Amino acid sequence: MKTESAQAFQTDPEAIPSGKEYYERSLTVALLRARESTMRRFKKYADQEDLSLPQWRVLRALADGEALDAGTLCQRCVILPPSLTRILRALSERGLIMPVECADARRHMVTLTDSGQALFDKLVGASQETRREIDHAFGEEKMSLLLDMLNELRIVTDGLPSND
Amino acid sequence: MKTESAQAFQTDPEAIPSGKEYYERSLTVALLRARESTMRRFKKYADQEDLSLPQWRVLRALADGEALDAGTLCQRCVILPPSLTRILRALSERGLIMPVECADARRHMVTLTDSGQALFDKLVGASQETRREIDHAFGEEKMSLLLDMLNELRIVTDGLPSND
DNA sequence: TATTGTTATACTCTATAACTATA
DNA sequence: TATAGTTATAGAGTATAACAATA
Repeated sequence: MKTESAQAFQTDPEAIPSGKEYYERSLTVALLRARESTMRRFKKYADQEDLSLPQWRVLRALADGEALDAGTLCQRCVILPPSLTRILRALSERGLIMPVECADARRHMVTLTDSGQALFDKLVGASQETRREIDHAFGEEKMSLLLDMLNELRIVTDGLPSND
Repeated sequence: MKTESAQAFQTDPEAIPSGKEYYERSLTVALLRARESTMRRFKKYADQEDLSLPQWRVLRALADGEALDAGTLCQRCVILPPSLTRILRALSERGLIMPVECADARRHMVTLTDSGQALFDKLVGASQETRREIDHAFGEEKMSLLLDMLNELRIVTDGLPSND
């Protein structure tokens, strides 16, 4: 049923699908709603450690031990520069990250401290069971396919000519 | 490559994948980044009409002409009740929505005005070309599959037992 | 002169609790 | 007594422009 609606949308691009059908086939709305449903199950783990979700994303982005600069963190974590400045200050004051020298002194590079790595490990461990529940309910193979498609969609979309 | 990493994650659930691998396989991050990349291309259409993205979602949710109550709009549009109150007031002041009487007087039901429907049609028309570009670059069949998977993920996740 | 990041500022959304009206 | 929504309030993120430091 849904697929047929989508087909109609695709094969007749001049037709504007309306109402619930249109809403269900909206890409950005579907991404938002899927994120809301899944995020709700993980948020408590960040709450328990007094981390905002953007702060938690920054820790995760740094979790392989590689130092990253502010610009890269903004992109990977989907955070605007002014927000990231505040977030890095807060994480630094908690001793979770520390500055790393960089040849280009304009770049503000940071890496996890041992304490930050420990907090990351603790949070990942705590949230694993929830992730397994979702994987199991949705299907592990399908989840893997979904992640591949989401990453590919992002790369493909970012590669389109600018529409400014 | 990505798929192999995912397989390793799935077949050995006790192993905590670390660093970039972990970050790329995070479901909520992948959803956020995919949304950011695609949304960026649509945002200008809402901006042109001085609509915030949540306001635009409300118009879209109402676009089949069916009146909806505030609670339903909160769920479908992923907006908290206090935000929705302000949004409905703003849309009402612009003459885009109007109240609809309801047997249960506690329920605040609204529907699009003709002006609201006209604005919806205008915005959908304006954004269609961008949507087609993304569909074409990503693949129409794959896009349809992705939308089905996103909606299914949401339904499956909402159906899991509460983890409060 | 261009780039990186911070600061300043205003606005919106998030989130929780308390309150009102209705059932 | 329970439910739907609004109001109140504090906090965090969004967004833009202006600024500082470095390349």
